[in-house]
Amino acid sequence: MMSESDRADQMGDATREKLRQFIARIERLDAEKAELTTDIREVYSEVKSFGFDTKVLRKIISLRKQDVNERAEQEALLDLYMDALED
Amino acid sequence: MMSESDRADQMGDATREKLRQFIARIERLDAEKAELTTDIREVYSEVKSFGFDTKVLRKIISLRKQDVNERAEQEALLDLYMDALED
Amino acid sequence: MMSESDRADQMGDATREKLRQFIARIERLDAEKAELTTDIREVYSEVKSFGFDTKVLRKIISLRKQDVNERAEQEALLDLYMDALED
Amino acid sequence: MMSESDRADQMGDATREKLRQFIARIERLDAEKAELTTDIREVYSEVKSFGFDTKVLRKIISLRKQDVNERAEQEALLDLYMDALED
DNA sequence: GTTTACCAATACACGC
DNA sequence: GCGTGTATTGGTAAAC
Repeated sequence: MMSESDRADQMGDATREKLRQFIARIERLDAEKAELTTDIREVYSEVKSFGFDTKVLRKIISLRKQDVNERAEQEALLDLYMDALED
Repeated sequence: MMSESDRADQMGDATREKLRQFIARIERLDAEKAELTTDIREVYSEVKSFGFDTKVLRKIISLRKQDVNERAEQEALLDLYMDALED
Repeated sequence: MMSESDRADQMGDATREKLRQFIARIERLDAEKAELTTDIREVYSEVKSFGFDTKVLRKIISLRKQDVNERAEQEALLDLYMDALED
Repeated sequence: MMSESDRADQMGDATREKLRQFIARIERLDAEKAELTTDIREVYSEVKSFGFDTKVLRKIISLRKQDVNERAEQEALLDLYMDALED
């Protein structure tokens, strides 16, 4: 039979504990993320009940997000130009 | 020139306001979700710095999630049986 | 020893041949794709030799592509509106 | 109003033209690459229609590619030896 | 070797 | 409820 100490040969107790902590942190964050996904789904349900077309609304929100990203990238490009001009 | 009332012909002010609120709520939740995504990525960075293999860790968490799902299904099945027995 | 006919028990000769053809076609296309990847890398090398900042150029090309996609999505949203108004 | 010559202060016409050419070449190659991606996807669709498991086929092709890479390494090693023998 | 970008695979939402 | 189409996620490859 394999004892606790044998297992420890492969990975120190401190390391094992650290691994457990990492897993716990990630799973906690994943759970919070899943909750938000549920919340969002519920809002879309409300939207539908209210009579709005969810597909259209999803597209609108998607486009608004793209616009924000686009602006951020334009900024990034500007920064790149600035950096390039410093040489 | 197009007046405010012309716009209102297409969609009532109250409806427009409601739509804005829905968009605001969803975008707020999306933003929180994005933050969590960032947080998770940062934890994985720590994991890597610590010397763990992130690919393996991702696999572990994925497997544990599957187990959780299976357990949830078992629970659901149990509830079904319990309900059936109450009839 | 396993004969040819034994193998054929598992997959008909015609089917085996068909499989080989699919693999050949895909690998041919993959090879062409890899060549293009090489070609593109070479152009970026030229770009660098010429004195342009490749990072900037990559960003520019990325933004141009996004603009095209963005326009396509705007069209899609318009189509959604049209569909919604038909009701 | 800003004249053509003002623009030229920042980047010579020849340089601008060169830049346009680089962008055109890269975008042309990108487009061809995208076509091949589409072609490959279509072949996989055929594969599926034919009754093969695409996931398995992808794995097969991936393994064959690895073998090719290994063979390429062998070739490179051989070249190294050949060069060494010429000295 | 780190990070980013792409691509396939899965999960989810909607309409029939 | 099923099948389609879309959004997210996970894995892979390339760039710096």
